[in-house]
Amino acid sequence: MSQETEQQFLKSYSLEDYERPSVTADVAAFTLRSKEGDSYRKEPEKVLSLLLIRRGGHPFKGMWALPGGFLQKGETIEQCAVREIAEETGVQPTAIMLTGIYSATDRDPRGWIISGAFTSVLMDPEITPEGGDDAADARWFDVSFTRDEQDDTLLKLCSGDITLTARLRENTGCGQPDFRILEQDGIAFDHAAMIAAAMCRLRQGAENFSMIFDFLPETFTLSQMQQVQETILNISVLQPNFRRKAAEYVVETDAYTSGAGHRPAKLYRKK
Amino acid sequence: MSQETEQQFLKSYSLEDYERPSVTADVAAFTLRSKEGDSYRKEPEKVLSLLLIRRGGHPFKGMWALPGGFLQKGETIEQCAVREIAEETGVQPTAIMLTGIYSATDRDPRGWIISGAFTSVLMDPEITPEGGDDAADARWFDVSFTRDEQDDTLLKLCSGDITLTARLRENTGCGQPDFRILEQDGIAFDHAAMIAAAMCRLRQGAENFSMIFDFLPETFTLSQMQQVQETILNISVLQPNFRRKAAEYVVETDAYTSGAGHRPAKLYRKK
DNA sequence: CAAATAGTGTCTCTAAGACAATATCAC
DNA sequence: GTGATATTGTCTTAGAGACACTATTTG
Repeated sequence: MSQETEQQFLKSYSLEDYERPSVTADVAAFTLRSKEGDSYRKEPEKVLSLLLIRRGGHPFKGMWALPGGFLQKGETIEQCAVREIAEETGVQPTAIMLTGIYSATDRDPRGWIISGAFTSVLMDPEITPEGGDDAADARWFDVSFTRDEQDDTLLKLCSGDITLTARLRENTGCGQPDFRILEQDGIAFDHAAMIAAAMCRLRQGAENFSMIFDFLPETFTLSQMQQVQETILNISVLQPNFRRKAAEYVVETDAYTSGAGHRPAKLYRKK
Repeated sequence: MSQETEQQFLKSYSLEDYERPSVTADVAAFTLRSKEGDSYRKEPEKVLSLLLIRRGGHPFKGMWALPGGFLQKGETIEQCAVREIAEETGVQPTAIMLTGIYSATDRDPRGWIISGAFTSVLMDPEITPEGGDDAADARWFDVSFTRDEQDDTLLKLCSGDITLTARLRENTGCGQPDFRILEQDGIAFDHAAMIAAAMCRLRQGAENFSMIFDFLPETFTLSQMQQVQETILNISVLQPNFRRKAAEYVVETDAYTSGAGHRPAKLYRKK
């Protein structure tokens, strides 16, 4: 054995001897959508939205789930996540990042299935619902993500007349967001926990400016940038203070906006 | 089909139809070790150390790898990671957190194997090397983790006369640390990238005080706490300033140290 | 007393929050 | 001019870094 060459070893080696799990990638895909403008030349407000798909088959038939699917041979799990989003929306995400692995043994009644959960960002996507077996309907849900008096986390997802809710408790671990579902309504599998963790990551990325630009076009105004941060973090900051902080992350171009009914704004680019 | 019950569906459903990857958990386990004291009543300096195992079998025979192993049916991937560390050291880690999924299709010559990479912390562990087939030797390596002039990342691991090195480039992505190996010497698989990402997580956790306590006993002095942060971040801070910042994360007990050849220190507990 | 660590007070500098004031466009 | 957003400047406050100084133990 000790004299065996690597060639010989690999030839005799078989992974088939061990039982293996199925692996999926589930993606929380966020985008910002404009509310209808109330006044005639006001910049429309934005809402943070999450893509969910209504399950057409068992299990959790009729409930709403994150887009996702099985890892295929020859692709990385990131490629799998991007592929699933592209299949569903026709758009490539501008960002994709891992948020966790979900591997509880009872998480899927179909069997031993572990899932890599991702957070991703889409720019202006048109939803193209698939007519397939397991995806009956795809919709954007407005996201509300808050804490209650007991410091539990409340997740509320709204799309027209549909409202999905979950109450979760954050695992006080060492860093990474990690949630346990206390109660939920209308959300499939353990996806409510994935969504909560994704929201934490997204807010973290918006706070330190690392994910702000994924929501913006190539060039943008500082006001647009501020609106992105305010919408994701659900806060409002004073404009001069925002500019001061944002300055170190951008470089100015020599272009300006025009035709907006007010003073033109300088356009900036990510540094 | 649409009238099928969930029971019927699950009975007819088979995951066997799809090819599945093997899944492993690889763990970067850190601890702080004392250097031998130079003076007679000085507190010994500490070094950050990482557990590596010399591979006894192919592939990467004779090179050093993170402890890890295959996910078994009936356990979560976190349990798998804890089990692998416990098997190797006989100690339960005081912290364990996911740092990434490595799923490049060519990352393991044995076949389709994806790996969850974890960062963990051990308190005062005795290494108990396994006499098994694929683990010839287990050792603690002192960690050096720096940047060079081109802003590339240099990883150096030392244990006695053995020195392992790697040069990596950080992927300028959206948040999560992610490294590409430029060159390496003596480190198996893609584990150098896992170690680099783990170091980033560890430093992040030491900076915001979320992982400091995993390196400390139940009660501790502020100086011990400061030493942990300084060692992990490889910085030195002024003591009064450290105390001010640390104060909000601890509560004092009514106990004091004694017999140390200098003024006793108040013992604190994690808040 | 010497050596070593524990702990307090304070000065300065910088970053963040609040807010006043001015600028420029479309209509 | 009016309504809207863009942009600059400044006052105040909170926190971080630097540093001088005092306190308490063992040998």
